Amino acid sequence: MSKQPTPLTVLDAETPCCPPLAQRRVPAETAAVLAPAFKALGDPVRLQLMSMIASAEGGEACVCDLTPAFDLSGPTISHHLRTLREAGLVDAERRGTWVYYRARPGVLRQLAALLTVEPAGVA
Amino acid sequence: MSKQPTPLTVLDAETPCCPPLAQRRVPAETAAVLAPAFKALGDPVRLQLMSMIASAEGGEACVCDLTPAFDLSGPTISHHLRTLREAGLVDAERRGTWVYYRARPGVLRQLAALLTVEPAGVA
DNA sequence: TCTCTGCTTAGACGGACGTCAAGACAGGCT
DNA sequence: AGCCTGTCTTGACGTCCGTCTAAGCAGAGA
Repeated sequence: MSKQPTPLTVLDAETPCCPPLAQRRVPAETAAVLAPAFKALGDPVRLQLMSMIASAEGGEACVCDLTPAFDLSGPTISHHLRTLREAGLVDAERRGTWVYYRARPGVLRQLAALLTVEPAGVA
Repeated sequence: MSKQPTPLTVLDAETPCCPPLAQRRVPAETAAVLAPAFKALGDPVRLQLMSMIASAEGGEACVCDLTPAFDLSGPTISHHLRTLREAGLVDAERRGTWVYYRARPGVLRQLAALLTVEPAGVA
């Protein structure tokens, strides 16, 4: 959006995707990059926001639809959305009056791959 | 271990497994149950611990092997392990002198399923 | 241009988190 | 029994997080 500080090493959808957590020990640098994404999902409000955005038709959701779904002030929702944005989980775009948020499926896929566990007894 | 307070609604490996986050809006109660698990993974140290435990041969890892892998005090590692335990991600068992931690693959599978995104264009 | 609506930023406050040092407990060895 | 080793718990301290109110900015419409 307006500012793009993001000096932090953020998740990149291009990264060739992480080997499963249960297969190889996650190195410290990888953990440092991935942990913030899990942390961002570690709040009930943000988990619901992420789901509402990712499951929205057209792949995007308007803040004006997200905010009234919670008993929280507008700024608080905005803060959570910023957290998701800085974690690389969503993208924001202003179109006219409203701001739309869109999920970044590549990052979600990476996280899912990391947590994948082979169904018992696969070499 | 000795104490088993766990009054919190914790992840149960029996739960029939969550529909993908991007498919249906996660209800508030589900979010309240799952968010702590993601939060537990939202720390680089715990993410590495989880990986070391899950990828250990025999499916379990001794604290005596985990602690020296970090530049942190024993109590701090113990604290992180307790967090993982209370999030339902690992189980602990004392055998003789040492304590062994074991991953709970069912819970990991649930989290992975929640994050699963269909490969673009699946109804 | 003026104003109105929608969203974000700034500042503040209470509570939770990550870390450590010190003490307590459990089990094995002499 | 007594000590030693290994791990967990307790208490404390500084920092980060979630929330709010108030103020700022961006478009749209009159």
